[in-house]
Amino acid sequence: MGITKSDLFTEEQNQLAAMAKLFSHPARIAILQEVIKSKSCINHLLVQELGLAQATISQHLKELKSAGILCGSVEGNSISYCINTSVWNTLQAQFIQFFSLYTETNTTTASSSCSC
Amino acid sequence: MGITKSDLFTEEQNQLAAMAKLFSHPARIAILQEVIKSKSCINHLLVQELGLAQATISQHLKELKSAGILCGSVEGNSISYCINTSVWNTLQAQFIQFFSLYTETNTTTASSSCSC
DNA sequence: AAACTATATCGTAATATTGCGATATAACAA
DNA sequence: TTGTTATATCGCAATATTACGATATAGTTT
Repeated sequence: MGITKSDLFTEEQNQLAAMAKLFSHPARIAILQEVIKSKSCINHLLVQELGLAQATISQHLKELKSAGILCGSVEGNSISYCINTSVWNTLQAQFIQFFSLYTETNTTTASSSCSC
Repeated sequence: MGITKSDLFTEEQNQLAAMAKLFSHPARIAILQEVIKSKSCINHLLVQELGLAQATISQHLKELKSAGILCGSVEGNSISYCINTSVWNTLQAQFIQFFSLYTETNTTTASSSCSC
């Protein structure tokens, strides 16, 4: 049973997990970094950069697109991808909020210290 | 071929992806939130809370433990888990750094605006 | 039109993940 | 000791992910 039991968890937990899954493959990290660095990011250039097959890159791009973090505009016969700023900022905010869960309780109450 | 080609990517990219994978399942998110909330987090209480089988919870705990983010100390015949502060802070810093990649280029050069 | 370039999608194979019953181990309680 | 409680691990089944060749589609070039 490789199926995640999403109904057991809150909407917030499922969403954060889904976002994290976007970043859970080094190719997608690399693609995002490349888009950020080179402004316009093109599939066939990524194929050269990353060393994965064109179909594989296209598949990773599709996941990032369908999550809304990337969007592409036609540029001649190629497609230029860029970051969707508002989605990016939302993701960032939600990760920061999650991490702050522990930082806060740690600094204010110092309750969670462990001996390991 | 369900195998990730780690050798194509940098150590940094592989590490960030591995960390994100930790957060890519709602049960692991829920476990971490529960550990933070209740200070001492115990397997059989999680079983009641989350509704997953004991073996499944144990498996998720193992992944979080082997990544170093959780550590457990024996407490009678049960085990109390807690967050490893330094690992948590490291993860937080690396995610923040990754997100800042785009925030910075966006605010300083406004180069990556897209029309979609 | 014909050749070329670029991207997306289909189909498939290999591997990974998720989930749980069954069982082993260890600590506690009677 | 015997029974109870708690956790870890083994083994397996179901599903998901990763990767890529082949092919379809669309724009550019000659």
